[in-house]
Amino acid sequence: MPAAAIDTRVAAIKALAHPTRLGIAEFLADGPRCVSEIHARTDADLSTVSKHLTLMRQAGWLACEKRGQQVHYRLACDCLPTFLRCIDSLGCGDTPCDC
Amino acid sequence: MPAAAIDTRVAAIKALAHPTRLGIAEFLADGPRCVSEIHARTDADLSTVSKHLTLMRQAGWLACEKRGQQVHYRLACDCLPTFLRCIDSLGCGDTPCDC
DNA sequence: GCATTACTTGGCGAAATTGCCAAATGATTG
DNA sequence: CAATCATTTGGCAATTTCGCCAAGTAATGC
Repeated sequence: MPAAAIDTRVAAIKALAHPTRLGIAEFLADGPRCVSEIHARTDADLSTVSKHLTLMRQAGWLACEKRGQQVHYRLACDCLPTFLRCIDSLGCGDTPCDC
Repeated sequence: MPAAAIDTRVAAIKALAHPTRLGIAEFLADGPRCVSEIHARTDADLSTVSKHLTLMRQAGWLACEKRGQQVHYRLACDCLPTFLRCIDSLGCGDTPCDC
């Protein structure tokens, strides 16, 4: 497996590995939203949210569409909710060697 | 959704968001291996590999079992290969707003 | 054109992650 | 019990990520 392919995978995973970004992903699972609506759901600065959205789009998780002065983002991959459910089913792993 | 549950999810995702750790996950998809065998597959220090393994176990991705002086790690969740295939199918997202 | 709304980009300090070395632990053998 | 093998832990510098502020761009209305 070439290193570049691994880096692409890692970039995609890193793009989810943040509470705000994960919250955005969940919010967008209900349907497309514009940046202001997404921002209203977070406790971060608007510019921070914009950067999170750019990162997630570049990783391939989100697609966006400009309508007038608004930019509407939506989930570009429907496997994400499935994956999150899988994650929730993981055991704790607190105790070594007897899970 | 409680903040603690989100942090658990983020921790699980972060535990995959590293080239060495992702490589370990793929290696272990073929079956359980002890730390030395895993180490031989990476270009990192043994202590570094050990820390990666601990992190992945705590996140719930790996389980381990001690046999003599060796510790055998294995994948604890079979949804991981499915998720990685999903990631590989993501588009690039390089161009904004016309994906 | 000028003002306003919607969003993005630049920059920089703060916080988190990473990785090597050295030291410690734990099991096995002589 | 001393020596060795397999693995983990502590510590710390280097790198990366994060998030706010300020400034910039782009579309709409007056």
